Amino acid sequence: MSQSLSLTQTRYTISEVAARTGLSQHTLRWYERIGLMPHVDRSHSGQRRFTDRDLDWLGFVGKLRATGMSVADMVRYAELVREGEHTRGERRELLERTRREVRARITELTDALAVLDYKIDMYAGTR
Amino acid sequence: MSQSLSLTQTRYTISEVAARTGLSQHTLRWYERIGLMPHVDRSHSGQRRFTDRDLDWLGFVGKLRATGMSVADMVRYAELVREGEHTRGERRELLERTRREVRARITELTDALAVLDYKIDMYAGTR
DNA sequence: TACTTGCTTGGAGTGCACTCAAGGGTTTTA
DNA sequence: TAAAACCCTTGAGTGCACTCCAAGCAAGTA
Repeated sequence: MSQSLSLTQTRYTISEVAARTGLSQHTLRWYERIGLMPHVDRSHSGQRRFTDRDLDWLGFVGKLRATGMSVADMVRYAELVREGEHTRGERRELLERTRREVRARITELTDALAVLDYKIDMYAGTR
Repeated sequence: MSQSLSLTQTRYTISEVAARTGLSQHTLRWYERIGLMPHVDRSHSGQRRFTDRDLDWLGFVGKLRATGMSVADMVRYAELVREGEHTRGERRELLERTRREVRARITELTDALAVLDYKIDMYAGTR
């Protein structure tokens, strides 16, 4: 079950990661600073070298962000992951709460969309 | 087609409007200051007296806010309404742009919801 | 080697949408 | 009528999520 060691493990600079994720370099450094990223590996001269694992994590964080979850909650989730397996229950709760909020938000947006449709119809035929 | 004059027109104080709309008194005053509300009628001593018309407008603004429209765009819409009938086209465009953004947001949230469902399933059975 | 580009840090600054404070006048209730 | 509750204005403060700055070190290219 142990991960195989790879001598050709790809490592990305911060600018590469910024380009891939759409996040700014500033935001990537900030994420690490506030604990939203595990500490990123460094080159001999101290520059960040991101792994594919980091990229996966950023992808998931991007999804959490897309849900509208606050940065504070995302940091909390990241802490729970670092703390290990015994936090699985709490992680699930956090995700379930977020899911409820997302569902409520979708309902709210759908309602607002109906009002928008109605109003736009009232403007129909206006040039 | 003229509106009939009513001697019993209901007028609401700011605290009544806050209670009805869920907005704070601060926010109501701020909305007026920035031009998101037409100027609200005043009592002889200068206190705000909101009408049912104001309440309707706040209801619509609430819907716009629920779409995630920025305050700046809502103010723009309010300006267009004040400018009269010749702005109907631009108002419709603003609403249509908002509609496109809402639809995109719903899609994004739905995608994120799928990821959340998947992750939560992975935590299933954890106590 | 000189130059350009990229990366580092800590801390300051930005934009948004409120939210509150201070100091004072007004209205309602006991 | 006096206390309590409510309302007014201007201007400052808050929380969030970035975003930028300064000063300096490192890496790649002509």
